[in-house]
Amino acid sequence: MSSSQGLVTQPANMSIRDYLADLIKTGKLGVSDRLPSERELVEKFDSTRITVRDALTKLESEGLIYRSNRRGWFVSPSRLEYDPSSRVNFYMLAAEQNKEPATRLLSQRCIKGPAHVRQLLGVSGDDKLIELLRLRSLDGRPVLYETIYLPENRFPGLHKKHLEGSLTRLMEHEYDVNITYEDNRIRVSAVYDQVAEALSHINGAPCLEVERVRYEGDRTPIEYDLEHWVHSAIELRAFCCG
Amino acid sequence: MSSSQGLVTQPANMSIRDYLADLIKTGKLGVSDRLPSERELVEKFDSTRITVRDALTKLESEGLIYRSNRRGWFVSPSRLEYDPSSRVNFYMLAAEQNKEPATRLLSQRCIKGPAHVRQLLGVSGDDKLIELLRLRSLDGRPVLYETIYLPENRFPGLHKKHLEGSLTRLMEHEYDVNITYEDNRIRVSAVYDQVAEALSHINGAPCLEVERVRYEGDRTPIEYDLEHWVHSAIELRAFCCG
DNA sequence: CACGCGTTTTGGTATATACCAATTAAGCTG
DNA sequence: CAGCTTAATTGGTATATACCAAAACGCGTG
Repeated sequence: MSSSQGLVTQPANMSIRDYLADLIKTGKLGVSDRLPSERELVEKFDSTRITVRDALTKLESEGLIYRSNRRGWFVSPSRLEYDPSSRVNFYMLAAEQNKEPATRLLSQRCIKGPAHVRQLLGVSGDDKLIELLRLRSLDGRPVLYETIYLPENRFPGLHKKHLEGSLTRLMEHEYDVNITYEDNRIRVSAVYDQVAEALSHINGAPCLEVERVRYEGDRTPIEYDLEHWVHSAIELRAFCCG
Repeated sequence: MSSSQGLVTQPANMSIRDYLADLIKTGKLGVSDRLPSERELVEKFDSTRITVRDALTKLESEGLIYRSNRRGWFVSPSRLEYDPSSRVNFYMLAAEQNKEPATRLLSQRCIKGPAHVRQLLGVSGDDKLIELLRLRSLDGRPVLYETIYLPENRFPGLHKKHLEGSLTRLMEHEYDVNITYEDNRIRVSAVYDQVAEALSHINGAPCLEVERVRYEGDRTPIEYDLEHWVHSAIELRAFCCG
């Protein structure tokens, strides 16, 4: 009658996963809805929190749900499509995809900075780096933690500017920067400490990490950028022409 | 004397994580080395397997270690740098980075295939799709599970060809294909079932997923490709010119 | 020395329970 | 009804234990 291939019984963690995945895919749980509490799921499946959390972690890895630290688990909204090579900034991007963007400047310092960044940007001696930490949100949900380094001597008086908008725009208009080249490294990583906290995640939660170096004019490195994305919030898109 | 900022005591899971991360970063554990067994770590830290596994999972998310199903945890080798827009194939890429590549054809079928792929490739009626499942390895470690769909009528007799080498090369030489355009979607996801098994991973392990559509000539879609990468094995690289 | 066969070890999964800290909800008060 | 306090709920972390199946290991045999 039926196919004889596998799946006779499956482990409890997978059953719970499948149940929740089904709720989400059929729309019984809508976008941004909160999932039943872990203890409720334990009752429902006559299981334990460890098994329930195992199922939830799998769904988190898939990007179907996300957690807000100590507040609960929520259904992930659709991913933001982001093409690093396009010159569309965060606000335009969000608007195009019907999401409400917001940016918060977490800190702004003028420091020596990490050695590898100094080297990359060709900053030496007593010259300093400007460090900007920014948190960007979509529809009230933090999705991106940005760490930005700029050579101070190229951007005098930057600290007086409005730093919660598009940096590219600011650089172009106020400092005559013309970005000619950009190098992006994209990898899966994890968030810890301040980054995890800002994104409402726990230590060790997976993320999508983008490391970027931008160049102006004749390949002069001018900006170092480290982005930590809530992985379920984003999909990178790269078009290539032969 | 010292700075008063934080970290007075930290949870056990983080201590274990930090201890192992340190072993790896200082080189006391070399590339591809096996970590101490979970039970040994339990002894060493007078802790429990759940806590130890929590630490290991965090390190896995970071990409510092990977697991081989039921065999243990291993230190991750350096990531393969991969630029989708370059025309460098898997073998050349691996060779350039001093890694030993291998490809295994897992299955090859001529089927109707998923609706969304049929639509993308413009296949209708009784026309069929060729489905190729391939597993690619670096230095004996499986790192990539490929699911490829091609329109059968564009590639007659493909099943007789050698399908464990570069598909691009084969398409160019044997079928006069000239790829002119390519659309890549990159996201963090998770692996299950056959994919997880082939990659020696457990159900729900995180991965880097690349969904690709390739076009020939005047934007005729000709190939659909779904890649599941062991996330610690890869770093995508995208160069952009203003 | 290759091969087959038990034995041991290991990770994968699971139950039961507990305490803490942060968040949230409820209730009280001015 | 705004603002504060308190109680209940929730997720984060942790201990202790157990069983199973796959993998690794050791040993004896042909």
